[in-house]
Amino acid sequence: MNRFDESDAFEGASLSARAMAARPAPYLDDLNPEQRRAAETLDGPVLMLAGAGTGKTKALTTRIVHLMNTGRAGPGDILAVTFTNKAAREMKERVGRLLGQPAEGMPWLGTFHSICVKLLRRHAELVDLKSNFTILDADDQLRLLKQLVQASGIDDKRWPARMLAGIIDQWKNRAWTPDNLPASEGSAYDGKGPALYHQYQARLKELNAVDFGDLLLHVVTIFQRHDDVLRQYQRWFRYILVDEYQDTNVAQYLWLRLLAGGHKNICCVGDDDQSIYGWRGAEVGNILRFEKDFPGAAVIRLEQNYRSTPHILAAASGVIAGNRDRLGKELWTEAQEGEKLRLIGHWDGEEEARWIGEEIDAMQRGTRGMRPYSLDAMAILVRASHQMRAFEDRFLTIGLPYRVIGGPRFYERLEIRDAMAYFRLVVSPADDLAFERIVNTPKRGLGDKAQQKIQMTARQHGVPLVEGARLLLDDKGITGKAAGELRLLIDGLGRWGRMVGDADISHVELAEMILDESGYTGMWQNDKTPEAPGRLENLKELVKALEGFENLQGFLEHVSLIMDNEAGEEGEKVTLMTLHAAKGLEFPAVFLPGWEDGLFPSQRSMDESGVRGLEEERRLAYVGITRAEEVCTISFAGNRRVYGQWQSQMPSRFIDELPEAHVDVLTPPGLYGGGYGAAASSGIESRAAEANVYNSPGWRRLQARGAERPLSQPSEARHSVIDLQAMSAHTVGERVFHQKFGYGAIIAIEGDKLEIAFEKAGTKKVVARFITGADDVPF
DNA sequence: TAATGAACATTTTTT
DNA sequence: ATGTTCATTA
Repeated sequence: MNRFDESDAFEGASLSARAMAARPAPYLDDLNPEQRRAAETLDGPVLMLAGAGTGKTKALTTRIVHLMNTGRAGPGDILAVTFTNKAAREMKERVGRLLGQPAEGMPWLGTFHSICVKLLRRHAELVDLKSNFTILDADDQLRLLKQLVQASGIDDKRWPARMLAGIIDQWKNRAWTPDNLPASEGSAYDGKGPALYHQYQARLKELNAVDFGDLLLHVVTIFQRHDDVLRQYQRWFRYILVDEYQDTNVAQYLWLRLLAGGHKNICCVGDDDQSIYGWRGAEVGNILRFEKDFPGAAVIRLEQNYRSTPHILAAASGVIAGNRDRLGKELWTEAQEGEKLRLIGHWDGEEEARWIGEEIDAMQRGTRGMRPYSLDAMAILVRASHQMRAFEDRFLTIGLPYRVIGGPRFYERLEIRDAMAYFRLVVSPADDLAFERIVNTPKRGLGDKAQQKIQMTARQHGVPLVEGARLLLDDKGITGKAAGELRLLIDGLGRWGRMVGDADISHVELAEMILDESGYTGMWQNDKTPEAPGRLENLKELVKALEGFENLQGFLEHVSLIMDNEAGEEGEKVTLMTLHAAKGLEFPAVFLPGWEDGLFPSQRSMDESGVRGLEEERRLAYVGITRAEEVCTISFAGNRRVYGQWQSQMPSRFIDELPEAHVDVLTPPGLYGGGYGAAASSGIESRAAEANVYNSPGWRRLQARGAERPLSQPSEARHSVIDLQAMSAHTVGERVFHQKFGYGAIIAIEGDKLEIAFEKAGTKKVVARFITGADDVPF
């Protein structure tokens, strides 16, 4: 084995020398020495430890180009794996740019999952599947598990199916099939976990379906059981590259180790300090262990940072230094000093939101002694998504445009999934899960009882549910209004199904027809809740997305894996998202609110995972700080309403860990000691603000600018033109519609602010331009 | 069967 | 506080 490795490496080296002499490689000149080494060390295992903002994608893409340019590999011989479609897209694009032509021919550059789908479709029969298997998402998965749980007579109160789904996911992350589940797991889910796992997998096989975890797991199983297949791919993928290695789980690790087992030409890129998906099965251990797994690996550290100022980097380093078990990295930069981190405490969460809103407005206008920042240049990164509400409420009232990243993805939304279920059922009438989803959506009077009858009939005859329903109708098993509706649905499905291949009608028109004739569109048109117009809008978008595909089948095939719909929102907006969603992004100015013990670091994380959990939270803090290019503002609130209860909490322990020399302590304007005093009484003086705030640089700066009114009126100046129109556009008593709060009636008008009694959301003051007349709701 | 209210839980979520 | 899910009613 050793000998093989050596000779292999030797041969590679000589090849490299030859090839490089033959072809110039000007693209290498753009790299710093470490990046260059990472791009040039082509043979054997390489671990690229790339800190935040150190140009890892540049190194990685250059490496790919260099592999091709030296003649070591063609585009089809390189396996390059990412976690997200976005990352894959970006890599493809950048390789293309380096090559000076579109990188069309890299069929094996993609996400773990998309690559596994390709492999699994080729070898499906080796795990008892047909190659046209369907991919279930979390929703289908849960419904399936619910059925099994119910059938097994478990008290699903105490043992919710959602929990079983979580357990099974973790098992799959660890590459444990039902047959090689360790004995230690026997007690999971009231001791029924292993048996249910068995049943679940069996049921999936019956349905010719897989879940996300299976995509990896089945391929690993195939590789383990069929040496010939494995060896074929080992030869095929001559060079392997892995992005975000710190986020790989055990199954992905095994998958990689199997594929790299022969030549060991594997280059893993990652940053142990940015491992924040442990709770999803990611194993930091994979990256920490790399040198043991691949003896003789070249370890290359990318430490020169091109993103942030020295203050920001120093603060980030100070925080992350609290973690043990690091591979160790120290970021440095040639950038100008810039601003220190800004730290500010507030009385409560609402004040924090108010202050940040005002600060964003001030920074936008450049009245903070810094350059002006556009709204697009600023982001608020929160630990938990529920923190976003305070900001949304505040921004809506002051009229600050914002965009939320994350939340339910387009294809996960209720109406989209319903519509998709209709399409699925039309294309494949045997899709029972889809049938169950839409039999009674819109309401057709087919409740539990009727559905059970359908189930029974179908099972007795051993046919899919649609067929069962038809038989039941013929036998008069269902009567009255429900029967008529069901007949209508079944006939419709048949009719639409026959039109699938029809040349006279495009698949887009067909989709529209399905949604209309099934009554699905009508259901939302008659719905008066505030969400309904948005849902109709989404359905329109779905139909539009169809245009990009040849036919319905093709669309359905692709959608299951492409869950990222970056709704390209136009217009300047502040970005609001979770810290997790922010990984890989950067902004000139970043706000990090909610740094309080219990919230961040999250209590739950610490309770459940102890020191390991705390360290992951600390890495999250590190990720947050390193998102900032120029200005990073951290804040905390002394009091916060948590699930409706007021709670006081201490500033985050991570605040203590910020090196003082790189932090300015600001004081909330207008409240002098007020906001701070409250925090002080809960322990702040012994903590971060060791320095008396009145002596702090931030305070002095504030005084020096005494003339400036810190509490600005954000919206008026900017929107005055619009406001004039707005003022004349509304009258007291008018019924209006608001994107977030729904329908309501105007109680009072004060300038551009309208006081509105909303039907669902209570009375709020809202800026006029966020209001439309109740009658011209979109759609 | 659909509508109502009580009980409940409530981090992060690349595919 | 709020949204969801379940069980009970009409």
